[in-house]
Amino acid sequence: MTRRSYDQYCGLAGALDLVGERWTLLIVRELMTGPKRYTDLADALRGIGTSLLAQRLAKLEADGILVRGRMAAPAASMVYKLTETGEELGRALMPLVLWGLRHAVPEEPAEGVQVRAEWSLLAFTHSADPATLAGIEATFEFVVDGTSAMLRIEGGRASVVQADGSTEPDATIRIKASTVAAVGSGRMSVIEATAAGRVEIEGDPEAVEALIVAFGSTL
Amino acid sequence: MTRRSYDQYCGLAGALDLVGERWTLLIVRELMTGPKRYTDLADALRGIGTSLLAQRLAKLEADGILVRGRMAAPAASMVYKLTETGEELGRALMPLVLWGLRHAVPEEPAEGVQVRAEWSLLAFTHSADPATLAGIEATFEFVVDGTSAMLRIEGGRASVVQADGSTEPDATIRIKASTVAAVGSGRMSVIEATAAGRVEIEGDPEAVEALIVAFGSTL
DNA sequence: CGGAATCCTCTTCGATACTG
DNA sequence: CAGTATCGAAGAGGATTCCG
Repeated sequence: MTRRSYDQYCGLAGALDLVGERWTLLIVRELMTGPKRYTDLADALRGIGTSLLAQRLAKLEADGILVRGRMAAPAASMVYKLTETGEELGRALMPLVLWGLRHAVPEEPAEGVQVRAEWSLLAFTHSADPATLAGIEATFEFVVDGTSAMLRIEGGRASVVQADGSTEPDATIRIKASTVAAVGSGRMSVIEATAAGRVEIEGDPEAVEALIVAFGSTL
Repeated sequence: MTRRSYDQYCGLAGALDLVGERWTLLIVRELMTGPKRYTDLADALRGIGTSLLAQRLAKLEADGILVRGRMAAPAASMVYKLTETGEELGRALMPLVLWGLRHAVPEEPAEGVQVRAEWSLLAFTHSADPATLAGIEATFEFVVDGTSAMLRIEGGRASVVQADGSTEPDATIRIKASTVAAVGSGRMSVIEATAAGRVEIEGDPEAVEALIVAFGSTL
């Protein structure tokens, strides 16, 4: 294991020495939406190859970016979860996510490209003003191209969580990945998307109204 | 050229498809401090290999992140410079730079590790409050472990520029790379570093005072 | 079934040498 | 100065196998 390094005394070079290798930042992205098992990761990161995933996880653990833990009682299996350092890295990646959305992601997902609601929603966790979010406490289920994820707003912060059957959302929103991308990248406002009938809403109208206000004001 | 892609409809994955390969973000970092020639880049990016550098530059140009241009009259040579998209990418990288400084860069540069004043100063361009910077218009030369770069403050923004002989700084500051890193990462305040005699200052005391206030208040 | 190690092939990287 | 050509070494991807 000849740890390849840029050998530069620089924050960016140091960061890339730790997390610049192929797949590594995508593993971090997966864990930004909550702890995951090995197979959850392998499933989301199509093409990674089981061996490389194990290697990356071991290195991330050694570098203090994630920890390995055991799940609660019944499903006594291993989970990977970000440390505080890892969470901080996740927050530092958000501007890059938005840049990618504006400049690297096509309007429509190409044939054969993987789509996940979790990834689409990532753009929203840092693009609303905390002051506007304060006061809202609600959970929204987004169904994006057949996949589903929850956007949880609480304590002035929005976060993406995995859609497990256990939590009941206040509202369910059906929307195409391309519409989420258009809104997240600033090409279209929430208001415009709604007006254009590109958003299908079901559930508590009051919660939805708050959501639109929160994100409509910044997007 | 079998463009390897993650094939995921996600801002981060898209960004990494464009700029996630080895050396690519470091090339962007180099250009964040102004246009550079091929040999300037090859010199700063020790170990890259001339062939790979050429390949990366061609791809970055094709993707609209940089443009190739010709320098002014006498030195009729080629320069590479960021497009607006590239500049935006540079700004999106700043949180990652700071994360790296806090979690990936050792207190002291290890033996054989490259040190450049430009890299050290990068941490400061986004860590002062614009309101505090407003009103300052000055140029500071930092001499860091034998290398030199300018921090230019103007219009409420701080930026790193290359130290060419042509501009005369208002003050010159001699400081070790490890001290810059300690301050940039928040482990030490500007005030502490100055009090500890780790900063050697020469030049206009008024400008230096303003600098310390601007960065002392946030760090 | 979750969590890997092994093996093999292919791609990418790094270094040196060479050219307009 | 600004690259191209080449080649051995390292890394990635896919399939298969193994273990608890």
